[in-house]
Amino acid sequence: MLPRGGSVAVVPFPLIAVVGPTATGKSDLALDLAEVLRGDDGAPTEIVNADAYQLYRGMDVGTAKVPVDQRRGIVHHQLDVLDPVDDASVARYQMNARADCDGIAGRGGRAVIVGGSGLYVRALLDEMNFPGTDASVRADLEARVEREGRRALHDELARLDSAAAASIGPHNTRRIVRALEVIAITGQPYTANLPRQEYVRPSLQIGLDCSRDLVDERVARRVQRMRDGGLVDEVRALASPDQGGQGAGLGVTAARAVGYAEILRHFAGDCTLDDAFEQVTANTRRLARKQMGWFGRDPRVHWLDAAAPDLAARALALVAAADTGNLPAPDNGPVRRSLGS
RNA sequence: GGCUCUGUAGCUCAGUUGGUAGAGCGCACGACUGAAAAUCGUGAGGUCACCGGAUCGACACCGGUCGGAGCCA
Repeated sequence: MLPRGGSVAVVPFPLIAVVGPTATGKSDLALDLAEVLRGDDGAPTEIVNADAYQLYRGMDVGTAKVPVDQRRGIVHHQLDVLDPVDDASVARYQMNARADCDGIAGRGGRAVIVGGSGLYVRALLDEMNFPGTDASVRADLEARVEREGRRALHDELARLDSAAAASIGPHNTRRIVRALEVIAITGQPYTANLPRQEYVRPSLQIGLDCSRDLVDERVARRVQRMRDGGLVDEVRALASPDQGGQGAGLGVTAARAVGYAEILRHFAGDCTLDDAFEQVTANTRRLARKQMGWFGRDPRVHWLDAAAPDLAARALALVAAADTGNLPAPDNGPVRRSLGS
């Protein structure tokens, strides 16, 4: 689908990504930007989700997914593309989300990426190649963990790729297995093709900065809204009878989601509903702090005060600068300090 | 009122013949390429309720004070 006789197949606009901790208003800002920005010949802007859990169909209230009737007619991608019983995969996300960006560019439009999953944002924007997976190799490695113990596999990793073994550590079973899988598949050390902090295409990351106190406050309000908005019913509808619900079930990935794991524990009789929601709030705050850390470490992010009344205008100014190639390097000194406060 | 149990890190608790303390969780910081809201690493927190006694030396033994829990009246 090439616009104007197929002469402009290459991306003319930088990718815009709105990142930052949860509950700071990323979705709203993305909508504001998408409403105003236009591509070639007025082509509309489309939104690409980069939140690992909003990929799941039916996980709406607990992931604060923007409801369809509030999307202002803007096309969204990478929402509701997985079933809750399915396991997630960054690699598959990367492929699909990049395809979405290509499609948008092909229509002459521009893409706004929104999401708080650091790895997913990087997989989409950065130079990152996933060496594939092999079910039988993996099954074999997992069986060996059972039989020989993680220690033995870590020793083997140390022999094959000592740098990887040192940085992964002897207790991180998940990543030891994956590293050995990659070595088996590629015949190269795991560390041979590590990701680089290098954009695949010109990109602008806009971070929403917010003090801890404010985030905590917004999280508390958001969780209350989720409770009022029917989170318990949502989890019951998704969970399998085994899990105390009436649905097809939440898989390994989905069942770990903040807001879902705690309610499932309540269904299992491990705590009261009030306790469960208290946990949801605490865990969401922790998540926010983790996200601040992840994005705060990326020196390429341009931070804006999430509470600024003219937030959208400031963001648009950044976009305009990026479009004309006049974007200054981020001045992250003072802004990033408030992330840790 | 009597009897029994109990008071150790922010929380739940370990602490073995008496040699001034540990774990899990939480918190802080960090790593992180196929579950990433995952997984893993490092660190900071304690006048061991209080007062006194015996002892070279007490979180541990003895006495008392205060605070919890339970049972009997």
